[in-house]
Amino acid sequence: MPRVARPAHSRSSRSSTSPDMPRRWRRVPAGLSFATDGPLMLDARVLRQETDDVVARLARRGFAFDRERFDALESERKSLQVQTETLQAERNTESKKIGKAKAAGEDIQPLIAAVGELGERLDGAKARLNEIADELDAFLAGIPNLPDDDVPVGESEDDNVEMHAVGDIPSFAFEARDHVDLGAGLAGMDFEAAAKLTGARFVTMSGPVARLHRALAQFMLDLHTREHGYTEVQVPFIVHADSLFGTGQLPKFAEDLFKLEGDAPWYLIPTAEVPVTNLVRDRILERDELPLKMVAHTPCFRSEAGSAGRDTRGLIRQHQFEKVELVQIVPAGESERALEELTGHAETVLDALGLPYRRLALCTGDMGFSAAKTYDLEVWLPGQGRYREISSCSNTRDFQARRMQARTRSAEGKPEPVHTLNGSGLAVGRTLVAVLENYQCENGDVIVPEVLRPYMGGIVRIEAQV
RNA sequence: GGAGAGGUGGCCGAGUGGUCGAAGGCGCACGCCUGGAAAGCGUGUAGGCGGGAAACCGUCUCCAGGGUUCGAAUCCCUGUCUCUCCGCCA
Repeated sequence: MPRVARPAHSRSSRSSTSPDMPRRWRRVPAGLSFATDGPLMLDARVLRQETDDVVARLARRGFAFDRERFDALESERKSLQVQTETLQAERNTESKKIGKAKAAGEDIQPLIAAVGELGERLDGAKARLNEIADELDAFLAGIPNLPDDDVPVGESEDDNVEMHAVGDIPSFAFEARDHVDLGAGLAGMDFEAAAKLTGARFVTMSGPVARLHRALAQFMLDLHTREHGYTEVQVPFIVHADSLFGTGQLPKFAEDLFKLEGDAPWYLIPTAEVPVTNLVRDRILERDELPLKMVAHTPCFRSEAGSAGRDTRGLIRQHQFEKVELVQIVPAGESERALEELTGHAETVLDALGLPYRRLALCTGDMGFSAAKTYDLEVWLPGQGRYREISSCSNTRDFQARRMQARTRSAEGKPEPVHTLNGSGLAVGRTLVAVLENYQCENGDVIVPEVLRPYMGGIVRIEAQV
Protein backbone atom coordinates (compact mmCIF):
# COMPACT_ATOMS: atom_id res chain seq x y z
CA MET A 1 0.00 0.00 0.00
CA PRO A 2 1.12 3.46 -0.54
CA ARG A 3 2.66 5.14 2.41
CA VAL A 4 2.45 8.81 1.95
CA ALA A 5 3.75 11.09 4.57
CA ARG A 6 0.74 12.35 6.38
CA PRO A 7 0.60 16.11 6.35
CA ALA A 8 0.80 17.58 9.79
CA HIS A 9 -2.57 19.24 9.65
CA SER A 10 -4.36 15.98 9.09
CA ARG A 11 -3.09 14.52 12.31
CA SER A 12 -5.92 15.76 14.41
CA SER A 13 -8.51 13.85 12.47
CA ARG A 14 -6.42 10.73 12.51
CA SER A 15 -5.60 10.89 16.16
CA SER A 16 -9.29 11.04 16.95
CA THR A 17 -9.43 7.51 15.71
CA SER A 18 -10.37 5.09 18.43
CA PRO A 19 -7.38 3.62 20.21
CA ASP A 20 -9.02 0.27 19.74
CA MET A 21 -8.49 0.44 16.06
CA PRO A 22 -5.71 -1.75 14.85
CA ARG A 23 -2.40 -0.09 14.41
CA ARG A 24 -2.35 -1.19 10.83
CA TRP A 25 -5.52 0.56 10.19
CA ARG A 26 -4.52 3.78 11.87
CA ARG A 27 -1.41 3.59 9.82
CA VAL A 28 -3.26 3.35 6.58
CA PRO A 29 -2.64 6.55 5.53
CA ALA A 30 -2.87 7.89 3.84
CA GLY A 31 -4.02 6.58 1.94
CA LEU A 32 -3.65 6.53 -1.44
CA SER A 33 -5.54 3.40 -1.13
CA PHE A 34 -7.98 1.78 1.14
CA ALA A 35 -8.05 -1.66 -0.26
CA THR A 36 -6.36 -4.76 0.95
CA ASP A 37 -4.18 -3.20 3.52
CA GLY A 38 -6.97 -1.06 4.71
CA PRO A 39 -9.90 -2.33 6.66
CA LEU A 40 -11.39 -3.91 3.66
CA MET A 41 -13.28 -7.07 3.66
CA LEU A 42 -14.72 -7.36 0.25
CA ASP A 43 -12.68 -7.23 -2.87
CA ALA A 44 -12.46 -3.55 -3.71
CA ARG A 45 -12.90 -4.14 -7.41
CA VAL A 46 -15.88 -6.38 -6.91
CA LEU A 47 -17.45 -3.83 -4.65
CA ARG A 48 -16.97 -1.08 -7.18
CA GLN A 49 -17.81 -2.97 -10.30
CA GLU A 50 -20.64 -5.13 -9.02
CA THR A 51 -22.11 -2.83 -6.44
CA ASP A 52 -25.69 -3.85 -7.19
CA ASP A 53 -24.98 -7.48 -6.57
CA VAL A 54 -23.02 -6.79 -3.40
CA VAL A 55 -25.78 -4.60 -2.03
CA ALA A 56 -28.35 -7.29 -2.73
CA ARG A 57 -26.31 -10.00 -1.08
CA LEU A 58 -25.64 -7.87 1.98
CA ALA A 59 -29.34 -7.14 2.23
CA ARG A 60 -29.96 -10.87 2.53
CA ARG A 61 -28.14 -10.86 5.80
CA GLY A 62 -29.96 -7.78 6.96
CA PHE A 63 -27.20 -5.29 6.30
CA ALA A 64 -28.24 -1.99 4.77
CA PHE A 65 -25.46 -0.80 2.53
CA ASP A 66 -25.42 2.97 2.17
CA ARG A 67 -25.09 3.14 -1.58
CA GLU A 68 -25.20 6.91 -1.87
CA ARG A 69 -22.51 7.45 0.70
CA PHE A 70 -20.30 4.84 -0.86
CA ASP A 71 -20.65 6.28 -4.35
CA ALA A 72 -19.92 9.77 -3.10
CA LEU A 73 -16.85 8.74 -1.12
CA GLU A 74 -15.58 6.52 -3.87
CA SER A 75 -15.85 9.03 -6.67
CA GLU A 76 -14.21 11.70 -4.58
CA ARG A 77 -11.47 9.33 -3.57
CA LYS A 78 -10.79 8.48 -7.15
CA SER A 79 -10.45 12.03 -8.40
CA LEU A 80 -8.34 13.03 -5.42
CA GLN A 81 -6.08 10.09 -5.87
CA VAL A 82 -5.51 10.80 -9.54
CA GLN A 83 -4.89 14.44 -8.73
CA THR A 84 -2.46 13.61 -5.96
CA GLU A 85 -0.52 11.11 -7.97
CA THR A 86 -0.25 13.48 -10.87
CA LEU A 87 1.20 16.15 -8.63
CA GLN A 88 3.59 13.65 -7.16
CA ALA A 89 4.75 12.62 -10.60
CA GLU A 90 5.41 16.26 -11.45
CA ARG A 91 7.29 16.89 -8.26
CA ASN A 92 9.40 13.80 -8.77
CA THR A 93 10.47 14.75 -12.26
CA GLU A 94 11.14 18.35 -11.26
CA SER A 95 13.18 17.31 -8.28
CA LYS A 96 15.25 15.06 -10.44
CA LYS A 97 15.93 18.01 -12.71
CA ILE A 98 17.33 19.88 -9.74
CA GLY A 99 19.65 17.03 -9.03
CA LYS A 100 20.93 17.03 -12.57
CA ALA A 101 21.23 20.80 -12.80
CA LYS A 102 23.15 20.83 -9.57
CA ALA A 103 25.46 18.14 -10.82
CA ALA A 104 25.99 20.18 -13.97
CA GLY A 105 26.85 23.21 -11.90
CA GLU A 106 23.87 25.26 -13.05
CA ASP A 107 21.83 27.72 -11.03
CA ILE A 108 19.08 25.77 -9.29
CA GLN A 109 17.31 28.56 -7.40
CA PRO A 110 14.55 29.13 -9.98
CA LEU A 111 13.85 25.44 -10.14
CA ILE A 112 13.61 25.15 -6.37
CA ALA A 113 11.10 27.95 -6.22
CA ALA A 114 8.89 26.32 -8.82
CA VAL A 115 8.91 22.96 -7.10
CA GLY A 116 8.22 24.56 -3.75
CA GLU A 117 4.92 25.85 -5.00
CA LEU A 118 4.15 22.42 -6.37
CA GLY A 119 4.81 20.94 -2.98
CA GLU A 120 2.21 23.12 -1.33
CA ARG A 121 -0.47 22.05 -3.78
CA LEU A 122 0.57 18.48 -3.22
CA ASP A 123 0.23 18.79 0.55
CA GLY A 124 -3.26 20.14 0.15
CA ALA A 125 -4.30 17.35 -2.17
CA LYS A 126 -2.84 14.75 0.13
CA ALA A 127 -4.63 16.16 3.14
CA ARG A 128 -8.01 16.00 1.43
CA LEU A 129 -7.28 12.54 0.12
CA ASN A 130 -6.39 11.38 3.61
CA GLU A 131 -9.64 12.63 5.02
CA ILE A 132 -11.65 10.85 2.40
CA ALA A 133 -9.59 7.70 2.75
CA ASP A 134 -10.20 7.71 6.50
CA GLU A 135 -13.92 8.01 5.99
CA LEU A 136 -13.93 5.30 3.39
CA ASP A 137 -11.86 3.05 5.64
CA ALA A 138 -14.24 3.39 8.54
CA PHE A 139 -17.19 2.88 6.24
CA LEU A 140 -15.81 -0.29 4.71
CA ALA A 141 -14.49 -1.79 7.92
CA GLY A 142 -18.02 -2.23 9.18
CA ILE A 143 -19.31 -4.19 6.23
CA PRO A 144 -19.78 -7.90 6.94
CA ASN A 145 -18.90 -10.73 4.62
CA LEU A 146 -21.18 -11.73 1.79
CA PRO A 147 -23.26 -14.82 2.48
CA ASP A 148 -22.84 -17.78 0.17
CA ASP A 149 -25.68 -18.39 -2.24
CA ASP A 150 -26.74 -21.58 -0.52
CA VAL A 151 -27.10 -19.98 2.89
CA PRO A 152 -30.76 -19.96 3.92
CA VAL A 153 -32.17 -16.47 4.04
CA GLY A 154 -33.59 -15.51 7.40
CA GLU A 155 -33.58 -13.01 10.20
CA SER A 156 -32.91 -14.93 13.38
CA GLU A 157 -31.96 -18.29 14.81
CA ASP A 158 -35.54 -19.37 14.23
CA ASP A 159 -34.77 -19.45 10.54
CA ASN A 160 -31.78 -21.76 10.77
CA VAL A 161 -32.15 -25.02 8.91
CA GLU A 162 -31.51 -28.43 10.43
CA MET A 163 -29.36 -30.54 8.14
CA HIS A 164 -29.36 -33.73 10.10
CA ALA A 165 -29.60 -35.13 13.59
CA VAL A 166 -27.43 -37.93 14.92
CA GLY A 167 -27.97 -40.22 17.90
CA ASP A 168 -31.04 -41.00 19.92
CA ILE A 169 -32.27 -38.57 22.48
CA PRO A 170 -31.97 -40.46 25.73
CA SER A 171 -35.02 -41.13 27.83
CA PHE A 172 -34.48 -41.49 31.51
CA ALA A 173 -36.60 -43.52 33.88
CA PHE A 174 -36.12 -40.72 36.38
CA GLU A 175 -36.08 -36.98 36.21
CA ALA A 176 -32.87 -35.87 34.56
CA ARG A 177 -30.74 -33.45 36.55
CA ASP A 178 -28.86 -30.64 34.95
CA HIS A 179 -25.09 -30.31 35.14
CA VAL A 180 -25.22 -27.83 37.99
CA ASP A 181 -26.94 -30.30 40.27
CA LEU A 182 -24.84 -33.16 39.00
CA GLY A 183 -21.65 -31.19 39.46
CA ALA A 184 -22.63 -30.30 43.00
CA GLY A 185 -23.52 -33.89 43.76
CA LEU A 186 -20.14 -35.03 42.51
CA ALA A 187 -18.52 -32.33 44.63
CA GLY A 188 -16.73 -31.24 41.51
CA MET A 189 -18.22 -27.94 40.45
CA ASP A 190 -18.59 -24.82 42.55
CA PHE A 191 -20.05 -21.62 41.20
CA GLU A 192 -20.24 -19.89 44.56
CA ALA A 193 -16.53 -20.35 45.13
CA ALA A 194 -15.77 -18.83 41.74
CA ALA A 195 -18.13 -15.96 42.45
CA LYS A 196 -16.15 -15.26 45.60
CA LEU A 197 -12.89 -15.32 43.72
CA THR A 198 -14.03 -13.27 40.80
CA GLY A 199 -17.73 -12.79 40.24
CA ALA A 200 -20.60 -14.16 38.24
CA ARG A 201 -20.11 -16.39 35.22
CA PHE A 202 -17.09 -18.25 36.52
CA VAL A 203 -16.69 -21.73 37.91
CA THR A 204 -14.24 -23.83 39.84
CA MET A 205 -13.95 -27.55 39.26
CA SER A 206 -12.22 -30.16 41.31
CA GLY A 207 -11.50 -33.86 41.57
CA PRO A 208 -12.76 -36.26 38.92
CA VAL A 209 -14.89 -33.56 37.29
CA ALA A 210 -11.87 -31.33 36.77
CA ARG A 211 -10.06 -34.34 35.41
CA LEU A 212 -12.93 -35.15 33.10
CA HIS A 213 -12.76 -31.62 31.76
CA ARG A 214 -9.07 -32.05 31.09
CA ALA A 215 -9.65 -35.48 29.60
CA LEU A 216 -12.10 -34.05 27.10
CA ALA A 217 -9.59 -31.49 25.86
CA GLN A 218 -6.85 -34.12 25.62
CA PHE A 219 -9.10 -36.49 23.77
CA MET A 220 -10.14 -33.88 21.24
CA LEU A 221 -6.58 -32.77 20.65
CA ASP A 222 -5.43 -36.34 20.14
CA LEU A 223 -8.30 -37.15 17.82
CA HIS A 224 -7.71 -34.17 15.55
CA THR A 225 -3.96 -34.55 15.42
CA ARG A 226 -3.92 -38.33 15.00
CA GLU A 227 -6.96 -38.97 12.87
CA HIS A 228 -7.68 -35.72 11.08
CA GLY A 229 -4.26 -34.43 10.15
CA TYR A 230 -4.15 -31.24 12.21
CA THR A 231 -0.98 -29.82 13.66
CA GLU A 232 -1.22 -28.89 17.30
CA VAL A 233 -0.25 -25.29 17.99
CA GLN A 234 0.26 -23.38 21.19
CA VAL A 235 -0.41 -19.67 20.90
CA PRO A 236 -0.61 -16.54 23.04
CA PHE A 237 -3.85 -15.96 24.90
CA ILE A 238 -3.31 -12.24 24.63
CA VAL A 239 -3.34 -10.64 21.21
CA HIS A 240 -2.75 -7.24 19.67
CA ALA A 241 -5.70 -5.31 18.24
CA ASP A 242 -4.26 -5.89 14.78
CA SER A 243 -4.96 -9.59 15.11
CA LEU A 244 -8.52 -8.97 16.21
CA PHE A 245 -8.98 -6.74 13.24
CA GLY A 246 -7.67 -9.44 10.94
CA THR A 247 -10.26 -11.96 11.99
CA GLY A 248 -13.04 -9.39 12.18
CA GLN A 249 -13.75 -8.97 15.91
CA LEU A 250 -12.61 -5.38 15.62
CA PRO A 251 -13.50 -2.65 15.08
CA LYS A 252 -17.16 -3.52 15.48
CA PHE A 253 -17.31 -5.86 18.44
CA ALA A 254 -14.96 -4.41 21.01
CA GLU A 255 -17.64 -4.64 23.71
CA ASP A 256 -17.48 -8.44 23.57
CA LEU A 257 -13.80 -8.45 24.46
CA PHE A 258 -11.69 -8.08 27.56
CA LYS A 259 -9.12 -5.39 26.97
CA LEU A 260 -5.99 -5.23 29.06
CA GLU A 261 -4.89 -2.11 30.85
CA GLY A 262 -1.77 -0.35 29.74
CA ASP A 263 -0.50 1.37 26.66
CA ALA A 264 -0.47 -1.64 24.37
CA PRO A 265 -3.77 -2.42 22.63
CA TRP A 266 -3.87 -5.94 24.01
CA TYR A 267 -6.88 -8.15 24.50
CA LEU A 268 -7.63 -11.57 25.95
CA ILE A 269 -8.54 -13.87 23.09
CA PRO A 270 -12.27 -14.58 22.69
CA THR A 271 -11.35 -17.69 20.68
CA ALA A 272 -8.20 -19.38 19.43
CA GLU A 273 -9.40 -18.53 15.95
CA VAL A 274 -7.77 -15.13 16.45
CA PRO A 275 -4.17 -16.09 17.22
CA VAL A 276 -4.17 -19.22 15.09
CA THR A 277 -5.61 -17.68 11.95
CA ASN A 278 -3.38 -14.65 12.30
CA LEU A 279 -0.35 -16.91 12.07
CA VAL A 280 -0.62 -16.43 8.32
CA ARG A 281 -1.12 -12.68 8.46
CA ASP A 282 1.10 -10.75 6.07
CA ARG A 283 2.38 -13.89 4.47
CA ILE A 284 2.42 -15.23 0.96
CA LEU A 285 2.18 -18.97 1.40
CA GLU A 286 3.64 -21.29 -1.18
CA ARG A 287 1.12 -23.49 -2.83
CA ASP A 288 2.64 -26.67 -1.42
CA GLU A 289 2.29 -25.33 2.12
CA LEU A 290 -1.47 -25.54 1.77
CA PRO A 291 -3.76 -26.65 3.15
CA LEU A 292 -2.66 -25.64 6.61
CA LYS A 293 -4.62 -27.48 9.28
CA MET A 294 -4.08 -26.41 12.86
CA VAL A 295 -5.69 -27.25 16.17
CA ALA A 296 -5.26 -25.38 19.41
CA HIS A 297 -6.56 -25.84 22.93
CA THR A 298 -6.92 -22.48 24.63
CA PRO A 299 -8.95 -20.63 27.16
CA CYS A 300 -11.38 -18.12 25.69
CA PHE A 301 -12.51 -14.90 27.33
CA ARG A 302 -15.73 -13.10 26.55
CA SER A 303 -17.24 -10.19 28.35
CA GLU A 304 -20.76 -11.29 27.47
CA ALA A 305 -21.82 -7.69 27.48
CA GLY A 306 -25.46 -7.58 26.52
CA SER A 307 -26.07 -11.10 27.75
CA ALA A 308 -27.41 -10.05 31.12
CA GLY A 309 -30.00 -12.54 32.29
CA ARG A 310 -29.22 -15.10 29.62
CA ASP A 311 -27.96 -18.52 30.68
CA THR A 312 -27.11 -17.28 34.12
CA ARG A 313 -27.26 -20.79 35.54
CA GLY A 314 -24.40 -23.19 35.06
CA LEU A 315 -21.44 -23.04 32.77
CA ILE A 316 -23.20 -22.63 29.48
CA ARG A 317 -22.22 -18.98 29.27
CA GLN A 318 -19.06 -18.11 31.15
CA HIS A 319 -16.57 -15.27 30.91
CA GLN A 320 -13.82 -17.86 30.66
CA PHE A 321 -14.05 -21.25 29.02
CA GLU A 322 -11.84 -23.65 27.15
CA LYS A 323 -12.13 -24.66 23.58
CA VAL A 324 -10.34 -26.87 21.11
CA GLU A 325 -10.33 -24.92 17.89
CA LEU A 326 -9.80 -26.13 14.35
CA VAL A 327 -8.41 -23.78 11.72
CA GLN A 328 -7.78 -24.45 8.06
CA ILE A 329 -6.00 -22.24 5.56
CA VAL A 330 -6.76 -23.39 2.04
CA PRO A 331 -6.44 -22.14 -1.53
CA ALA A 332 -9.42 -20.31 -2.96
CA GLY A 333 -11.75 -22.82 -4.47
CA GLU A 334 -11.19 -25.45 -1.83
CA SER A 335 -12.95 -23.83 1.07
CA GLU A 336 -16.42 -25.20 0.35
CA ARG A 337 -15.08 -28.73 0.54
CA ALA A 338 -12.99 -27.79 3.55
CA LEU A 339 -15.99 -26.53 5.49
CA GLU A 340 -17.74 -29.86 5.06
CA GLU A 341 -14.60 -31.65 6.12
CA LEU A 342 -13.92 -29.47 9.13
CA THR A 343 -17.51 -29.68 10.33
CA GLY A 344 -17.27 -33.44 9.97
CA HIS A 345 -14.17 -33.43 12.15
CA ALA A 346 -16.07 -31.62 14.87
CA GLU A 347 -18.96 -34.06 14.55
CA THR A 348 -16.56 -36.95 14.96
CA VAL A 349 -15.92 -35.82 18.52
CA LEU A 350 -19.61 -35.99 19.31
CA ASP A 351 -19.88 -39.36 17.60
CA ALA A 352 -17.01 -40.75 19.61
CA LEU A 353 -18.50 -39.48 22.84
CA GLY A 354 -21.86 -40.91 21.92
CA LEU A 355 -23.64 -37.61 22.35
CA PRO A 356 -26.82 -36.86 20.40
CA TYR A 357 -26.51 -33.79 18.23
CA ARG A 358 -27.76 -32.04 15.16
CA ARG A 359 -26.23 -29.85 12.51
CA LEU A 360 -27.79 -26.54 11.57
CA ALA A 361 -27.09 -24.36 8.59
CA LEU A 362 -27.21 -20.86 10.01
CA CYS A 363 -29.43 -18.45 8.15
CA THR A 364 -28.11 -15.19 6.74
CA GLY A 365 -29.33 -13.18 9.71
CA ASP A 366 -27.73 -15.38 12.35
CA MET A 367 -24.25 -15.66 10.92
CA GLY A 368 -21.22 -13.93 12.34
CA PHE A 369 -19.65 -10.84 10.82
CA SER A 370 -16.83 -12.63 9.02
CA ALA A 371 -18.66 -15.74 7.88
CA ALA A 372 -19.80 -16.56 4.38
CA LYS A 373 -21.37 -19.77 5.58
CA THR A 374 -21.69 -21.36 8.99
CA TYR A 375 -22.77 -24.69 10.41
CA ASP A 376 -23.61 -24.89 14.08
CA LEU A 377 -23.51 -28.18 15.92
CA GLU A 378 -25.94 -28.48 18.77
CA VAL A 379 -25.74 -31.16 21.41
CA TRP A 380 -28.71 -32.55 23.30
CA LEU A 381 -28.79 -31.51 26.94
CA PRO A 382 -31.21 -33.65 29.01
CA GLY A 383 -31.04 -31.12 31.84
CA GLN A 384 -32.52 -28.46 29.63
CA GLY A 385 -34.48 -30.76 27.39
CA ARG A 386 -33.17 -29.06 24.31
CA TYR A 387 -30.25 -28.78 21.93
CA ARG A 388 -27.53 -26.25 22.71
CA GLU A 389 -24.73 -24.94 20.54
CA ILE A 390 -21.45 -26.74 21.11
CA SER A 391 -19.60 -25.87 17.93
CA SER A 392 -19.71 -23.28 15.19
CA CYS A 393 -17.87 -23.96 11.94
CA SER A 394 -17.43 -21.19 9.42
CA ASN A 395 -15.99 -20.57 6.02
CA THR A 396 -14.92 -16.94 5.81
CA ARG A 397 -13.62 -17.40 2.26
CA ASP A 398 -11.20 -14.52 1.57
CA PHE A 399 -12.78 -12.08 4.02
CA GLN A 400 -10.31 -12.55 6.84
CA ALA A 401 -7.48 -13.20 4.42
CA ARG A 402 -7.96 -9.79 2.82
CA ARG A 403 -8.07 -8.06 6.16
CA MET A 404 -4.88 -9.76 7.25
CA GLN A 405 -3.07 -9.92 3.92
CA ALA A 406 -2.81 -13.70 3.91
CA ARG A 407 -2.11 -14.89 0.43
CA THR A 408 -0.86 -17.65 -1.77
CA ARG A 409 -0.11 -17.69 -5.47
CA SER A 410 -2.45 -18.37 -8.33
CA ALA A 411 -1.53 -20.76 -11.11
CA GLU A 412 -0.08 -17.74 -12.91
CA GLY A 413 2.05 -16.94 -9.88
CA LYS A 414 0.10 -13.85 -8.88
CA PRO A 415 -0.61 -13.31 -5.19
CA GLU A 416 -4.21 -13.96 -4.26
CA PRO A 417 -5.95 -14.24 -0.91
CA VAL A 418 -6.21 -17.64 0.72
CA HIS A 419 -9.44 -18.86 2.25
CA THR A 420 -9.71 -19.33 6.00
CA LEU A 421 -12.00 -21.57 8.01
CA ASN A 422 -12.47 -22.20 11.67
CA GLY A 423 -14.64 -24.26 13.92
CA SER A 424 -14.87 -25.50 17.46
CA GLY A 425 -13.91 -29.06 17.88
CA LEU A 426 -15.38 -28.64 20.51
CA ALA A 427 -16.17 -26.17 23.26
CA VAL A 428 -14.78 -28.11 26.20
CA GLY A 429 -16.97 -26.70 28.96
CA ARG A 430 -20.18 -27.32 27.12
CA THR A 431 -19.00 -30.79 26.17
CA LEU A 432 -18.48 -31.48 29.85
CA VAL A 433 -22.03 -30.35 30.46
CA ALA A 434 -23.26 -32.69 27.75
CA VAL A 435 -21.32 -35.66 29.08
CA LEU A 436 -22.50 -35.14 32.65
CA GLU A 437 -26.11 -34.76 31.65
CA ASN A 438 -26.24 -37.54 29.07
CA TYR A 439 -24.32 -40.08 31.11
CA GLN A 440 -26.02 -39.47 34.44
CA CYS A 441 -27.43 -42.25 36.57
CA GLU A 442 -30.45 -42.12 38.80
CA ASN A 443 -28.32 -41.89 41.95
CA GLY A 444 -26.33 -38.98 40.56
CA ASP A 445 -23.33 -40.97 39.43
CA VAL A 446 -21.94 -40.26 35.99
CA ILE A 447 -20.58 -42.93 33.67
CA VAL A 448 -17.34 -42.03 31.92
CA PRO A 449 -17.66 -42.43 28.14
CA GLU A 450 -15.47 -45.23 26.93
CA VAL A 451 -13.13 -43.15 24.80
CA LEU A 452 -12.32 -40.98 27.81
CA ARG A 453 -11.43 -43.78 30.21
CA PRO A 454 -7.79 -43.98 29.11
CA TYR A 455 -7.54 -40.30 30.04
CA MET A 456 -9.24 -40.95 33.39
CA GLY A 457 -6.93 -43.61 34.67
CA GLY A 458 -9.45 -46.24 33.77
CA ILE A 459 -12.23 -44.80 35.89
CA VAL A 460 -15.60 -46.00 34.61
CA ARG A 461 -17.91 -44.14 36.90
CA ILE A 462 -17.70 -40.92 38.86
CA GLU A 463 -19.62 -41.43 42.07
CA ALA A 464 -21.93 -38.95 43.73
CA GLN A 465 -20.57 -37.66 47.04
CA VAL A 466 -23.59 -35.96 48.47
C1' G B 1 14.02 -3.06 34.51
C1' G B 2 19.49 -1.13 33.09
C1' A B 3 23.46 -0.92 29.01
C1' G B 4 24.83 -1.64 24.05
C1' A B 5 24.16 -3.29 18.80
C1' G B 6 20.98 -3.78 14.88
C1' G B 7 16.19 -4.07 11.64
C1' U B 8 17.26 -3.13 3.40
C1' G B 9 13.96 -7.69 -1.79
C1' G B 10 12.43 -15.42 -0.84
C1' C B 11 17.55 -15.56 1.74
C1' C B 12 22.56 -13.23 2.48
C1' G B 13 24.43 -8.50 1.86
C1' A B 14 26.14 -3.27 -0.31
C1' G B 15 24.35 1.49 -0.28
C1' U B 16 28.87 9.76 -0.30
C1' G B 17 20.77 13.32 0.77
C1' G B 18 19.58 13.50 -5.87
C1' U B 19 19.61 9.64 -12.04
C1' C B 20 18.12 3.86 -5.90
C1' G B 21 12.77 -0.28 -6.02
C1' A B 22 17.60 -0.35 -4.53
C1' A B 23 24.87 -3.10 -6.43
C1' G B 24 26.61 -8.04 -5.72
C1' G B 25 25.76 -13.04 -4.29
C1' C B 26 22.46 -17.26 -3.21
C1' G B 27 17.96 -19.38 -4.41
C1' C B 28 14.21 -19.89 -8.11
C1' A B 29 12.23 -19.84 -13.45
C1' C B 30 13.15 -20.09 -18.57
C1' G B 31 16.72 -20.63 -22.50
C1' C B 32 21.64 -22.07 -24.61
C1' C B 33 25.15 -25.88 -24.23
C1' U B 34 25.00 -31.78 -23.46
C1' G B 35 23.56 -38.41 -25.58
C1' G B 36 21.72 -37.21 -20.48
C1' A B 37 23.23 -34.59 -16.18
C1' A B 38 26.60 -31.39 -13.57
C1' A B 39 29.42 -27.26 -14.53
C1' G B 40 29.36 -23.03 -17.57
C1' C B 41 26.78 -19.07 -20.22
C1' G B 42 22.41 -15.87 -21.07
C1' U B 43 17.74 -13.75 -19.63
C1' G B 44 14.26 -12.98 -16.01
C1' U B 45 12.73 -12.91 -10.87
C1' A B 46 8.97 -7.96 -4.72
C1' G B 47 4.33 -6.13 -3.27
C1' G B 48 0.07 -2.64 -2.83
C1' C B 49 -2.93 0.95 -5.22
C1' G B 50 -4.74 3.92 -9.44
C1' G B 51 -5.57 4.48 -14.80
C1' G B 52 -6.11 1.18 -19.14
C1' A B 53 -9.59 -3.80 -23.18
C1' A B 54 -4.48 -4.74 -23.29
C1' A B 55 0.43 -3.51 -23.99
C1' C B 56 1.73 -0.47 -20.61
C1' C B 57 1.91 3.98 -17.66
C1' G B 58 1.73 6.52 -12.86
C1' U B 59 2.21 6.32 -7.65
C1' C B 60 3.63 4.27 -2.97
C1' U B 61 6.58 0.83 -0.03
C1' C B 62 14.26 -0.11 2.32
C1' C B 63 10.53 -2.03 10.70
C1' A B 64 6.47 1.78 12.06
C1' G B 65 4.97 6.91 12.97
C1' G B 66 6.49 11.93 12.83
C1' G B 67 10.22 15.80 11.41
C1' U B 68 14.13 18.45 8.31
C1' U B 69 14.60 19.18 2.75
C1' C B 70 12.97 21.27 -3.75
C1' G B 71 14.32 15.95 -2.98
C1' A B 72 15.29 10.85 2.47
C1' A B 73 16.97 3.74 2.42
C1' U B 74 20.61 7.63 3.64
C1' C B 75 19.93 13.21 8.54
C1' C B 76 16.79 14.14 13.38
C1' C B 77 12.91 12.50 17.08
C1' U B 78 9.58 8.79 18.99
C1' G B 79 7.79 3.93 19.04
C1' U B 80 8.43 -1.21 18.06
C1' C B 81 10.91 -5.79 17.27
C1' U B 82 15.46 -8.82 17.30
C1' C B 83 20.35 -9.92 19.33
C1' U B 84 24.29 -9.52 23.37
C1' C B 85 25.51 -8.36 28.58
C1' C B 86 23.54 -7.27 33.64
C1' G B 87 19.30 -7.61 36.99
C1' C B 88 14.72 -10.25 38.06
C1' C B 89 11.85 -14.47 37.33
C1' A B 90 8.38 -19.60 36.06
